[in-house]
Amino acid sequence: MSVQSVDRTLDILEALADQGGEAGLSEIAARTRLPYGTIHRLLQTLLARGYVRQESDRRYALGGSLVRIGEVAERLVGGWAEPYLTKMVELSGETANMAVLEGDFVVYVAQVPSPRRLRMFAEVGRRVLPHSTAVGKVLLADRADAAAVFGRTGLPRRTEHTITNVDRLLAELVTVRERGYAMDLGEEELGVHCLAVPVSDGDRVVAGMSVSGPADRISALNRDELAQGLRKIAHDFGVEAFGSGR
Amino acid sequence: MSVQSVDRTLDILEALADQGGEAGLSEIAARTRLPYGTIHRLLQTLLARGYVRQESDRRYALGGSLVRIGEVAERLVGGWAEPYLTKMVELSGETANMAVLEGDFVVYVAQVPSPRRLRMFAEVGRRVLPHSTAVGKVLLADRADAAAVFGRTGLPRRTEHTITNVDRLLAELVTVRERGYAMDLGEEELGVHCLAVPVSDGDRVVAGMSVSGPADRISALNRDELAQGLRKIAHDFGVEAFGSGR
DNA sequence: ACATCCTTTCCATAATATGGAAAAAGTCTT
DNA sequence: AAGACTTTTTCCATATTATGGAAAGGATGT
Repeated sequence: MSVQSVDRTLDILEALADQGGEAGLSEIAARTRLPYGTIHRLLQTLLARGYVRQESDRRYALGGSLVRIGEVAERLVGGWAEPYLTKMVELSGETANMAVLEGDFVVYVAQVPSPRRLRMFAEVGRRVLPHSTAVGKVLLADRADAAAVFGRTGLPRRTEHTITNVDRLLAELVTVRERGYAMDLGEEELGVHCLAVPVSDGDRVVAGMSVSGPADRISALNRDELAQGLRKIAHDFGVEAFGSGR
Repeated sequence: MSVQSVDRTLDILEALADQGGEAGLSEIAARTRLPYGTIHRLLQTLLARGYVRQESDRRYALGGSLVRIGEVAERLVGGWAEPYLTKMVELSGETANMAVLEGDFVVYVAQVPSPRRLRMFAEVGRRVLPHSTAVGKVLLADRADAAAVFGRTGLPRRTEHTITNVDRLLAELVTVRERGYAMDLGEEELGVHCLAVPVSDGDRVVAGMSVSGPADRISALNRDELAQGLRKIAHDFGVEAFGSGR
């Protein structure tokens, strides 16, 4: 049996995170169904320690104390991903990556390179726009505000294959959602293909995992079969890293 | 008055973060002075929601659910930094940046550019090694494991001014700690000087803020006076973003 | 100045979190 | 394989806290 007030506090933090990090007390109440007095008291505890802060308009926001703990956690998660990425390399023969969204950008947070001499390399920490990458599509396919993200980032042409029409791209995201994986067919870099699958925490997509390599080698693989194997691995990782959800 | 079990849960999360993200129950007990039964119950609550996970050797680790909340919080903090960075630009006339450590790397997370036509620019998201940057020195000056970090990253020469001798660099960090600011005198890029100050959450240095520009313009400024002004701004920001500590 | 909506405070009490002891599990040594 | 030791997990009586509805306070709009 869990500790009720801790559960409730996590509910409040997640309610804030779900609303972009900031919300009023009554908005939190609407999402968590908790009484105002209870929310207020729990928020005061978080406030005292910097986990939450209060804006001048009395709205609450996630606070800086979460950043440090989040960063420590992220380093650990990156480490846990490696055995799973290794399995993806074994399955496909190609370099495997994990990426997350940071703001409007895709950031690579873990990688296991292919043993082949000709291999893809994406520097861990590298940031790219989501529209022309397979992991970007996987991440945005789960987001209601994908159109807004594309509005902010634009859809700059990286290669002749880059999808630069927003309607076509949004339609592509529908396809990604339906079939459970995304492709990058030379959209980010000529001659490079990439297949990505989502990592879920049970509620939402929190990361993407992908394999990438030369176009002809990726094309030679059975795409749906590969996707299915990658999805299984990604699911197992999601359970380990993020719990089975609630 | 705060909610005791929430305070205790935060104590536990911070104890884990302080130990690199992983610890046994008795290690957490040593740090938090809480009874084993209490810690266990609170950990089970966090476990159920993915905020903590248990390794196969029964040790506990920070879990993936913290990553998402930490990322939302980081975006907000970056936004709050901008008014303070703006003040730094007004004070110095030069571009102001904020950076954090992610693993062994310095990452720029916020920037306000100088209005001057000749100005420094560091892409938000860019990662650099800490040894040759002012913010890197400020961040590592607070770290007991700075020597280990340098051991892992190496001290690659970026310019003829780069400090590549580890003893000299560690001595430099002592100086940084003593005087409260760090300098980059063309160590990362020829002709560019940089002055950085720490941002503290009350306990430890969580970020660095800096101003940088052409060497002659930075040299023409009164260094100690500038540092004092920047430290005040950074302190004010630390209070806003991270609370006054506990 | 008033109405409305949102936030904060208060406090009686229902309900929970507590924590010491015992049980269980894992590791190390012989 | 068995015993010693250390760490973790479970249990449950009860002390103590967290609760939440009502009232008070604050901000906004007219």
